[in-house]
Parts: sequence; structure tokens; C-alpha cells
Amino acid sequence: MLVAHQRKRRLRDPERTRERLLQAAFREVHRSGFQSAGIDTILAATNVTKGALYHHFDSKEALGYAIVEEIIAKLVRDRWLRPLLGDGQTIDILIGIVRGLPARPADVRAGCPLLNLAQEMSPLDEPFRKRLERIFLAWQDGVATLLRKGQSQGTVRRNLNPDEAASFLIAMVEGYGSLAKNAQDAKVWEVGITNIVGWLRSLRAPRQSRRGGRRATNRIQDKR
Amino acid sequence: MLVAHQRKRRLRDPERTRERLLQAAFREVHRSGFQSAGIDTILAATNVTKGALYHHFDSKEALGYAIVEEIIAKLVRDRWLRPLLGDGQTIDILIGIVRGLPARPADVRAGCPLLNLAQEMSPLDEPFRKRLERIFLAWQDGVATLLRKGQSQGTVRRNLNPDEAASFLIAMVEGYGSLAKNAQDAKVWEVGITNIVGWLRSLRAPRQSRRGGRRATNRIQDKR
DNA sequence: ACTAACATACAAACCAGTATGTATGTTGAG
DNA sequence: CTCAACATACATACTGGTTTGTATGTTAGT
Repeated sequence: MLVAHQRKRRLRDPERTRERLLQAAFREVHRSGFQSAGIDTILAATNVTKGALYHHFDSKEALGYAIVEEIIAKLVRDRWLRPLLGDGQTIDILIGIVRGLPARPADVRAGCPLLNLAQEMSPLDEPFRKRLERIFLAWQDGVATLLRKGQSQGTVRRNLNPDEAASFLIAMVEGYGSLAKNAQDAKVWEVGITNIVGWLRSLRAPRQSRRGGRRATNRIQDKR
Repeated sequence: MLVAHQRKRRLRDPERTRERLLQAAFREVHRSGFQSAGIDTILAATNVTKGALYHHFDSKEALGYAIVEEIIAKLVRDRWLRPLLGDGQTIDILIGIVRGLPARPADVRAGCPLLNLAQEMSPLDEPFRKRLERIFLAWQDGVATLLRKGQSQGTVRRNLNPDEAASFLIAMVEGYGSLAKNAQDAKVWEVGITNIVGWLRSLRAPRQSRRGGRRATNRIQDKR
């Protein structure tokens, strides 16, 4: 029979085993960093044996790559890329996303999984870095695309460079994330979000978008 | 004789040995992170033996604390705190500092030593975190103090919260630093600096500071 | 019966820290 | 001034523990 996923608890369920390993590995890496993450810790958390793990992943590195490509990429898609495509005004969408970012103490203290790994591994392991960079670029591109849409709809100031503004936003989000992580204090994060929201509001086009008379204050830099 | 520092190369020069260990340890930690930094690597880089190292430092952790308190704290003093006290207009001083930050490819690729350590150790080791936090707070406080001075001199907008603006600046510097480090590309850093400078300019008070008619664009949030 | 999916035991390398020894510098008593 | 007594500054070799990865065996599913 071709019944694919019968849900009686089978003794062997390779997909499920792989997924559980990935999730546990992600949590452990998120806590301790990749290099300090222990294989044995992951195994203990899952009640899976070493043989099983090395059956599904060739090495610790391969496990790390899978974390990036399957778990972290999905986090960014769910929290940014998908919401960016929703309807509503550009700036309102961005403010909504930023406000909806995880802000529980545990999240703040652990830091952004993407940034944690990038920070640790980018100078040390090029394949790792490449995979993380792809995610950052997709993130930036998603934000920039929405900003461009906002510009063509007249809701976003025309005198800003969407790519640089997107990068600016990401830098602020990750920057505040780092400060809050060091402070181990969700309050730092909340204040950061408030200031990011304030900056986002400043990107709105003026009421009746008039010709000339551009203000030089606080834009992200004109295109050169 | 009380001649303190005779400069003939002595066979034993504890201060120099300690300093060389600290510098080598700093470089190794800066490259690999604290946890992955190997004692043996540091020893190999200095031609100092393990006995000597453990004579000067009680443990690897103590060595790490010394790196923070003696080397990293000094970096922040030299690059920020001291220049902040120079003369000139507040915003010009800040722009000068930001523009003068190390931007060579090697620096960009390795990342900010302060942030690297904070990112890695803050959730794992409280004494470590505390020491790093002290540096961040001194940094923020220095910037905030200068901004307040600028406000009282009329060169900086009055409708911004100096503490939050300082924090905003630090978040941006570290955020762009992280992005550039992941990209392993100094160009990313340069673009970031340009945008930070653009933001700094927007903090200037308008020419003849007029009453009323405040613009709501792009300020860091009024004091609540 | 044949292969994918595990389990177990072990290897090999690494690494922080220590035990112990030695050489160099300092000091104080005579 | 001198030399014995001591303290500081190293050097070397080793230990105990941890870690990734492998070799080999066993069992479930088709």
C-alpha cells in the first residue's frame, strides 16, 4: 500500500528521528554556539544514539549546515519574508513585523539564532558563512522589495535607497538584539524596538507628496 | 639601585611576559572566540610555556577577564571615550570618531572584539558578561554626555533622548559590524558608516533654533 | 533476504590544568 | 659586602576528562 504517513507510533521513523535531532541540535547550538555544542548533549536530549545521528548526518558540520538551511532559513521566512508579502501599507507592515519579533526574556537572552551563528562561524568556515549570507541577502531583498513597492505607491519617501534602508533596518534589529543579549534584559530590546519603530515612521512619504523642498534630515542617504 | 626599567633584554621580565601573553591571547580569542581559543595556541605564538602562563593567570577564565579589562576596555577608551572629550561641535566629533573606526579588511572580517566576546559569553558566564556590560555602559554614557553637552550648547536637537540616541548609535555600529563580518566585506562596513553619518547629521539642531513647528521625522523618540 | 535504521563499544585526538623541578632574582643578617 | 635563605619566574611532563568520529553488531521493515 502507498499509505505514506500512518500515525501509529512506529519503532522506526527516520524522518521523525532526523527532525528531532535537528530541533535538539538547533536548541543546543542556540544556547552554546556551534563549536561548543556537544554531540552527546544533543543525543541525551533526544534519546537517540550516536549511530543514529551519524546515520542521518555525515558530520557535526553537516548537522550545522542543516540547522542553517532548514531551521534558521525557515525562521526568517516565517517572521519576515511571509509577513512582508501581506497587505497593508508598507511602513505599517514593517512596524507590525518588528513589533511582533520574539521579546520574551528567554529569547532576548539567547539572542538571534541567525546572528549568533554568523558571528561565530563567518570568519572560520566559508560554507557556513555562505549559507548564512544567503539568508541575510534574502531578508534584505525582501525588505527592499517592499520598500520599493511602497515608493511606487507613494507611501514611502522617494529619496531613500531601498537596499540601504533595508540593510539599515537589519543592522538595527541585530544591533539592538546584541545589546539586549549582553544586558540579558528584555527591557533593552523593547526600547530598541520603540526606536526602530520611530525610525520606520520617518520613512513615510509626507502627506501630499510635493515636488522640491526635500528635507535633508534623517534619510538613509540618497542614491549616489 | 632603584633603576626601575633598565632596557637591556633581561632573561626574566615578568611584566613583559604577562603583556605578551595578554596580547597573544587577545588575538587568538579575537580570531576563534574564547571557548575555542586554545591555551597551547597562545603559548606557541609567544614561545612562553604553560608554567609561565599559569604563573601569571590563575585559569583560562582569568585570562579572559584580563583581556576584557585591560585590552578591550582600553580599545574603547582610545577609540571613543577620549575622542569624545576633544573640542569641536558634538556632531562633528561623533562623525569623526565613526569615520575613524578601523575599516581594513582584516578588522572587518574579524569583527568588533567587544561584540564578539559579548555575543559569545554573555549568556554563558555572568562575571564575563558583567565586565563587558561595564564597557558598553561607559561607552553609552560617554556618547550620551557629549550629546547632552551639545544640547545645552544648542548644536544638537533638544527633542531627543541622549541615552537612547547613544544606545541607537552603538546598536548601529555593532549591527553594521556584524553584517560586514558575515559578508566578510569591508564595503558593507563603509556603506554602513555612510548611513550612520547621515543619521548623525540629522541630530543637528536646525539653523536658527525656532520655537514650535517641530518636525516629527526621524528623531530618536521624545523623552516620555 | 536484504537493506535502511538504528545501537554499542571503542579509538584517537585534544585540551585545561597540575605536579614537580629548576633557574633567576631579592633581601636581610652578620 | 657577602652569602644564605627565600621568593618569584619560569620549564617539562603528565593526567584526567572530554569530544568527534568509526567499527561493528543488531533489528525492523519491505
